[in-house]
Amino acid sequence: MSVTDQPRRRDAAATREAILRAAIEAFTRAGYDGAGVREVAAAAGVTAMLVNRYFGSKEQLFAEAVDRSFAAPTVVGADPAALPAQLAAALVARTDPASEPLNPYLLMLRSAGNPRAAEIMREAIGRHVGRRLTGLLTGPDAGERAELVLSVIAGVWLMRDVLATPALTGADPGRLKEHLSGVIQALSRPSPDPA
Amino acid sequence: MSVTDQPRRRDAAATREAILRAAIEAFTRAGYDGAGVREVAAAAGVTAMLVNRYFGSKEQLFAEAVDRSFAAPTVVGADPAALPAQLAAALVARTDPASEPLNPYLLMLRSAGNPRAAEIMREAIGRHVGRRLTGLLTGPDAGERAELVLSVIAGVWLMRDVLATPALTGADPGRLKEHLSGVIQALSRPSPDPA
DNA sequence: GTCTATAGAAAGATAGAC
DNA sequence: GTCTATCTTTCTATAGAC
Repeated sequence: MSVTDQPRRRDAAATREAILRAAIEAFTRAGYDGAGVREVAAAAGVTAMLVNRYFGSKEQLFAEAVDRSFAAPTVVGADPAALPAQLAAALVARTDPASEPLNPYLLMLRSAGNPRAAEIMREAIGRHVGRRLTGLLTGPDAGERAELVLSVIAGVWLMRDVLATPALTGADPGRLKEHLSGVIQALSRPSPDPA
Repeated sequence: MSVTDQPRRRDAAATREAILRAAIEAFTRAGYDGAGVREVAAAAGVTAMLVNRYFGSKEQLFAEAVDRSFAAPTVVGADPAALPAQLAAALVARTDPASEPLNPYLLMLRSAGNPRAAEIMREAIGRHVGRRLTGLLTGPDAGERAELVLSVIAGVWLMRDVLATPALTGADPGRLKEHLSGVIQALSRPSPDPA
């Protein structure tokens, strides 16, 4: 049997990568508490022992999975001027229950119940998506408006995809996009109109 | 020993009520997966067996806890005209990490990772807060705008209280209220301005 | 009406062989 | 580099005594 006979047999880096991918999938689908180390191991084609060998513990595995998942942009583009319309459209498309099930917001919402997972995710938000979005906004309170935009994204993802409430899953996508575009626009301005 | 010697000894209704109160507290603090039947029982001063005797299973106990928790209004008032400012003020006050830790949104956010819990909560939202808020809004798409408002509430609660991100916990409450008031206002109108 | 005791399953983590 | 086997804990749920 050659070394290329089986995928990544006796290849530490490839095995580690396979475990990490399986972990992202499992944590996104079932959350921190709902995903087991055995389950991740089986999906990666290894035993549970190897997971702890490479990552130390379930908690550290989760931390790496979160960091990887949060590193790439999801619904926020690069153009500040087009932000409201573009973000609203992407949000409506990706929160459809039939959409791609692998994204950082599902991972976040399904793991938020665990206190340790919440800490890990708070730090990852500050390092990745929070920083990215803050850079797109202008004004003195850009940081807090950026996190309010994140709140809206997470909230819509919760109601429309995780809880799947009828009024949002059945809503017309175009009208939904209009409403959300208005919301994001209200948060793009540095100072709101004081009533 | 008289029958009033100890609180609710041999009083089925009072014992049941004590268990339900303890369950709401535990599920709100730790979520569906994080709260154990033993823990609930101990807080109510009974054994774990009684919990299942009165409620059948952990899942049914959770269903009753959710229904009770979602039944009363939290941040949405009775006056439609004052909705944006009043809701924004209440939301900022109650999502402060030092605020009262017993509310339906924390219960919801910390339990959303469990699929069965998500179903139970979806139904409770339709029965209680979704119906209440829909009644306050006018226009043909009131139902979907009501759930968008709920999305904003839940999202802010997640970021500011559950995850406790620095930019939101450290933000000036007055300015936060202004921003959120603008967001709610954008969702109060039946049809948004098309770009 | 409430208890003790326990069944039965599943979790995270580790020891030690090859 | 990866395995089998197991330790220890924790969970929900139930049987049966008083």
